Amino acid sequence: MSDPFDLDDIPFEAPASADSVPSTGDSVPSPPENGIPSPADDIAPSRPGPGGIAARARAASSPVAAPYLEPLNEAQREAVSATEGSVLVLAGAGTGKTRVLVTRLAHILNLGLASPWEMLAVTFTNKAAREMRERVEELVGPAVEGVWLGTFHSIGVRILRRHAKLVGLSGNFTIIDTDDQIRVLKQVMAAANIDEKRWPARVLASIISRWKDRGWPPDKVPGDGAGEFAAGRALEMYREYQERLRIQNAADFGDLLMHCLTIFLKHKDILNEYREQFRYILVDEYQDTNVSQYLWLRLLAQGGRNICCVGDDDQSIYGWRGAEVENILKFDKDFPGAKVIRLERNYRSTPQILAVASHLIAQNEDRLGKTLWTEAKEGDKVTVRHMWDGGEEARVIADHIEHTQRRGNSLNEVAILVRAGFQTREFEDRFLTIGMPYRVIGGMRFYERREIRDAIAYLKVIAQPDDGIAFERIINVPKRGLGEASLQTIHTHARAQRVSMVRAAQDLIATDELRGAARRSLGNLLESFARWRERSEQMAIPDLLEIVLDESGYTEMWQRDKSIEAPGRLDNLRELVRSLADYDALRPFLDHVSLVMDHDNRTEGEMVNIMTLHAAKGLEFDVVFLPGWEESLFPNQRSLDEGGTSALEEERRLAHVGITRARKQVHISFAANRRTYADWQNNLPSRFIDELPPEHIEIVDEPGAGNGRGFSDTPAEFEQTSWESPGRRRMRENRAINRDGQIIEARAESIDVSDEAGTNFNEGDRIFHMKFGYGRIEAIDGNRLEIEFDKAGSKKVIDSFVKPA
DNA sequence: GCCGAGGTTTTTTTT
DNA sequence: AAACCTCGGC
Repeated sequence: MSDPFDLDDIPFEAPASADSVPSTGDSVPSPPENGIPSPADDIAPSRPGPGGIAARARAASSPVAAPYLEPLNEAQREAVSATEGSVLVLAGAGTGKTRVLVTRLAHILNLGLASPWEMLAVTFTNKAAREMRERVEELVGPAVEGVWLGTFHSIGVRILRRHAKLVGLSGNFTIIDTDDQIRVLKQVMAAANIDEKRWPARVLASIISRWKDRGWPPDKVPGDGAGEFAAGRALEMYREYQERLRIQNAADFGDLLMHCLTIFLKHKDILNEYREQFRYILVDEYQDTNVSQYLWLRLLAQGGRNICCVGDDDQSIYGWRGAEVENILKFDKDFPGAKVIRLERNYRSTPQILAVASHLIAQNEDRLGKTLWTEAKEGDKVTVRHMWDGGEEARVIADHIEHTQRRGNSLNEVAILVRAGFQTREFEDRFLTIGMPYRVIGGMRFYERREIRDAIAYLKVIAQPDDGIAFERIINVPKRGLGEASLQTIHTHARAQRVSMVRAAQDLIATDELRGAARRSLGNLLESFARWRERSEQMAIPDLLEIVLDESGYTEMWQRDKSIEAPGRLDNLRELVRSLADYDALRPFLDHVSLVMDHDNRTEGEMVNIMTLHAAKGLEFDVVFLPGWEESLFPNQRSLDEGGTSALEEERRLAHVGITRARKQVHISFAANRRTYADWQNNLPSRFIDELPPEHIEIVDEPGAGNGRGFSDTPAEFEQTSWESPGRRRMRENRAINRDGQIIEARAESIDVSDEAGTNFNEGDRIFHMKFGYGRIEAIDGNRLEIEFDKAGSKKVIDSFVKPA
């Protein structure tokens, strides 16, 4: 979007710290013992590691060219300075990986080796992209705007929008998420008469996603890849699914990369354009790349580009999503002459924490092997606690956090990292009861709420008329008398004619296929969309959404709703309108929603952080709690069932990621009893606990020793705690009691149906129609037929509903 | 086409 | 236990 306007270098300011830290070695004012920030810390990780002083002293005695190189250690500096060729940086947890990436990027710009837009920096998650952007900006200022910096997917979109036509899409294609993906697959499967009970659409969705992760379009899926699913019809479904997406001008996550690959491979000139543009490529979290991303990178980097990949095989935790650790293991084969640099000095954690993490991860067979070390002084042992049940676990941890807080520590520096999302419940309940502020990171996301998705669906149809997926979502929301039957009719036509839903709807309102009321209502809706679309070009987006929500009756629907959550939903809608103010066009906003998912709910203030282990990657905290270390939960049984040994290793890496998030303290716990669905289940401690080095851990509660904190473990006590939390959400499903179906009078005839589609029928033909029976064609207008039915009289119908008699 | 009753599923991790 | 889905009666 913010493409360079001309070929001049966008001027950028020298790093802020460069002004204030003269490279002549002007002595740093009083060593920053315990975190008095020195100017150089602006570019250092949030904590000056204990080694910072030494590093600074060394730099002071032997001045180097660029001041931002000073705080780096030997290996880091090498990784930054080796700008040419292929470089793989194996960076263990807490070794300053992001700092290296960021500094390297700034360094290349600073030396004038490349202009901002000639640099491609890809990350895996949005969080990483955001952090990298912020930190690069600190160093190079606004020049960061020019850099192609983002997730694989967002960069993919940017490229794909330019060349969409080459894969049968138009430049404003819609991006669909997993939910929509499953919805489309359900339709495709239903049309093919596949029993959805026996072959769930979500399974097919993941099969297809894995194919896409490997960069396989339907015609490249290996012959034997069809597999068991639906008696070997998975590939057929894949093909049909892709076709439905194309017709609706939509792409799913996998397509964003796969289509790029297709374009690159088929159009060498385009590939060359990008190859020439991206003179320097940086890749974060390389261990998480899948084959498709790997190919994408390799295509771009071939022919002497300079590529630097940073990663840690011990932190590969996305195998279930198609990531191939292989990519990092075979890097030097793919990029001959690659330089491999190891970062092993850890600046984050205490020796105890590192020892525990290293000892655990050493049990994995498949790893390159790294030895993390630190100069940090001794800290606390890692604690391991045995709890009676999940409730006690939450109570004990909450108490512990209160103590920590009273000793003057920030709640923001405390994190609870869980294996699976549902585990946050117990902590939320407890924190609500005792009034402890907390934030759940990556939980129920703003854009996943029903009302938000509905509102966005309206916007999507406005922005992209062929988006039948969005159209279907809101065609009868609020209720306008367009139920299952009408929808089915539209579907049938859309499928038969291979046109989008909206197009099918347009065709149909000129006929008698739909009943009077439905037909009027549909006409009205389409007319509204045309009107909104027109207005969308002239007005600010927040205003547009407000008008849409108002005129569609959507706001009113929730105003009339008497359920407890209705007011909250209205609030959310207002919030959505407000957040639209940051965008000047619909498309960038919709892309943001599809790709970035997380809304600006980075709530400020003192709060405990709760999140999954996956969400915690790349973050660090003083104190980390790791609850739920029980067999079947962690390592997760489902994982094990699916992936066997390699899955177990991935679980172990997850544990390793969890432990290495901590700077000062790690508290591991497991509960003997945990409730699943309805009843209780008792679990054994996780095997990972046995894999911890005994000399560095402290077992706080001996199994069976009771909990020693004034609680008795009589059942009555636990019953009490369950009704003790009045703040628990009581989600009652109050269906809207919307009597009148919101049908507004409209003249369906006023909609212009211009179609060029001809028909195979001739005037006078005898035909059969499912609903109206036999009849004779009286007149033909494009694909619309006027038929005199034997029983039903004269009707206008569409040819796809008619068979020769 | 709407609504309630009754049955089924839910808990892996995310772009 | 609660949310979600399906089916049958209105």
